[in-house]
Amino acid sequence: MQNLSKNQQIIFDLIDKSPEPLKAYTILYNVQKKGIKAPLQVYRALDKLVEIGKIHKIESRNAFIACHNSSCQVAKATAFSICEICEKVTEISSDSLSKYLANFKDKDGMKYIKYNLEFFGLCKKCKVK
Amino acid sequence: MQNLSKNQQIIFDLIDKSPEPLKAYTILYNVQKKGIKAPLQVYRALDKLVEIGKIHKIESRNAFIACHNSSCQVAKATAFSICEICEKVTEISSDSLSKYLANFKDKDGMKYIKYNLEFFGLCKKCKVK
DNA sequence: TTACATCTTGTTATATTATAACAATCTAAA
DNA sequence: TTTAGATTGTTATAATATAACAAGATGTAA
Ligand SMILES: [Zn+2]
Ligand SMILES: [Zn+2]
Ligand SMILES: [Zn+2]
Ligand SMILES: [Zn+2]
Repeated sequence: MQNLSKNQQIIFDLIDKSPEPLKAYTILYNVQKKGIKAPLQVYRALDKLVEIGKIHKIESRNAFIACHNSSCQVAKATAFSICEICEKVTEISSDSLSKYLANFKDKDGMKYIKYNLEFFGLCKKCKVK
Repeated sequence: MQNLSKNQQIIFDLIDKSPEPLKAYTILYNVQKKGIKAPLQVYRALDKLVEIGKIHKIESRNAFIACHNSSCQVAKATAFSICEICEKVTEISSDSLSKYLANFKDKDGMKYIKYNLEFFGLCKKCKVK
């Protein structure tokens, strides 16, 4: 597990301490005081962080969240729940789910080690309102 | 099941006969001869078609594919396989999978009737190469 | 230590994807 | 026939992401 470069570390720290997924240009705005001035600098760091599994992209939201499966061996097999009201996103770590999906075979018998699953619904808070 | 409007029909027909997911601006380019000239006309039709379940958005690709689960009751519960080489996308219709996901409960016991799952791997053709 | 490859950064410009705002027109039901 | 809702047309702009090129940093292996 290599160390992060300067920009990667700055951007990871920001995402990691955020309670919600961050969008690329929100990140850019928040790191400009640290010398990161251009979109590409942000996207390059994001690409790398996704690649090594430190963060995940929430595809349906174009936003990025730190991995909280501390030992997310399977950076490429991700599952999230997304609240459609408050937009709270939670990474799901369920052995049962990940085993089921890792073993899933399609009609042709194909298996897929990589997947992304996004569940949508209402979080506890929004449900009671 | 209401009928489609003119623009919706034009755009659905294009997507439906396409062997691959289409992007919004590809669609725009292909329907300009039919009088649809602006991005917003395309996006409005796409929004509606997604809403009524005639097409699905492949979130990781920003592309749209016609629903081929002819009786896709659950327009909001979708699963696809995506080839990482040739980008072939196939909608998965598996009772087992949809039941499993529809019944999945997270740590808080929450169930989610809506989800999107994207599997990544190599299709048969690309695998043998 | 040097030479080499690789990764990382900086910078400007541009491409791609998507929505805002406003006005007109069509459609179907009361 | 009126009226509410859906659909269309149009221009402008916002939001997301990459291309292309140059320079600097880093780590290996001779
Ligand atoms: Zn993770
Ligand atoms: Zn919520
Ligand atoms: Zn479908
Ligand atoms: Zn393929």
